[in-house]
Amino acid sequence: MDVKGVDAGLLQTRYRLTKQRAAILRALEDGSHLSAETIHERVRVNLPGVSLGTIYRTLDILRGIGLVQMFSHAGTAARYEAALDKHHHLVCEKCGTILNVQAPEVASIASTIAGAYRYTGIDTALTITGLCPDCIAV
Amino acid sequence: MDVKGVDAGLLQTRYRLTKQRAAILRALEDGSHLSAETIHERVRVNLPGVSLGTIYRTLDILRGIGLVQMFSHAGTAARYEAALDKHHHLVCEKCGTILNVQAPEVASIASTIAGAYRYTGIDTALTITGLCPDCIAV
DNA sequence: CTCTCTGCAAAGCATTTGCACATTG
DNA sequence: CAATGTGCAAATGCTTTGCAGAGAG
Repeated sequence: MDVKGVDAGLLQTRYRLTKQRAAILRALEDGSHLSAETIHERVRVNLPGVSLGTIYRTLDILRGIGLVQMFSHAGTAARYEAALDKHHHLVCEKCGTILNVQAPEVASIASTIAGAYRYTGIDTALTITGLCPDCIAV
Repeated sequence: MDVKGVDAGLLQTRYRLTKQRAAILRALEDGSHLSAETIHERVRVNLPGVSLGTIYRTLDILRGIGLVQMFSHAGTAARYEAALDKHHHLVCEKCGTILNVQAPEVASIASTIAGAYRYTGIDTALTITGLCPDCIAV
């Protein structure tokens, strides 16, 4: 039941490492941006009885611990992904594809702005939306 | 029924300028970031019969025309604001206050990234979340 | 053996929609 | 007057929650 060391994070907390939680972490291992629904489907392949409620509850906990990041844009269902590195999102508004992109400069711009307003403990999310090459063609 | 020329936008389309639509535009005039619910309350002060369904339908249309911008972060209800200038958002995750902030550099960073992936017609949304000075104090 | 998790099903919001009537241009 | 817009209320998604039994440590 090894989830590439990710569950080490769980073990260091008061939370138990159940097979449901391990499966959810494993479903996110490939770095994709999944909806709760999709995670549910993936998890059920190996663990048929899991309920959607458990998916949501678990994602919430994992988010609290910092193992999972959540994001959503303009009225779409929330997407969840493993919190691997800092990155931003490039979203195709037609087909919904989400790419991770790096933009290290943004963090310092954001922290300058936040500082000017004396906001602390900040987090930065840049979402670029547009049409991907495949969707332009259509 | 003048909405500072904003409704000129409506008139140039196939859409009618009804009193409900004018009132909704007027509710957004002060530049705040309102939820559909709040807009509903504001509009009902002068136009008691308006339904929430109409608020949503209208906001959708106004967004399509480009008069209104929508944004939301992490599982909160969508916020709507008049599309005046390009700006980004600084959100207090405790009290929910939303400030508009300028970050002109971000647009060019975003367009460089989008270009590298051959995405076109892009739009950029930077959301900085953290604790505002008032909420740190508590 | 205790405390935490889970499944289930119901509840809760935010948002959308079908329909018959009202209004705009 | 024709076409679009509106109120109402029901329907839809996504997400959360209460509870009683199952499972982890």
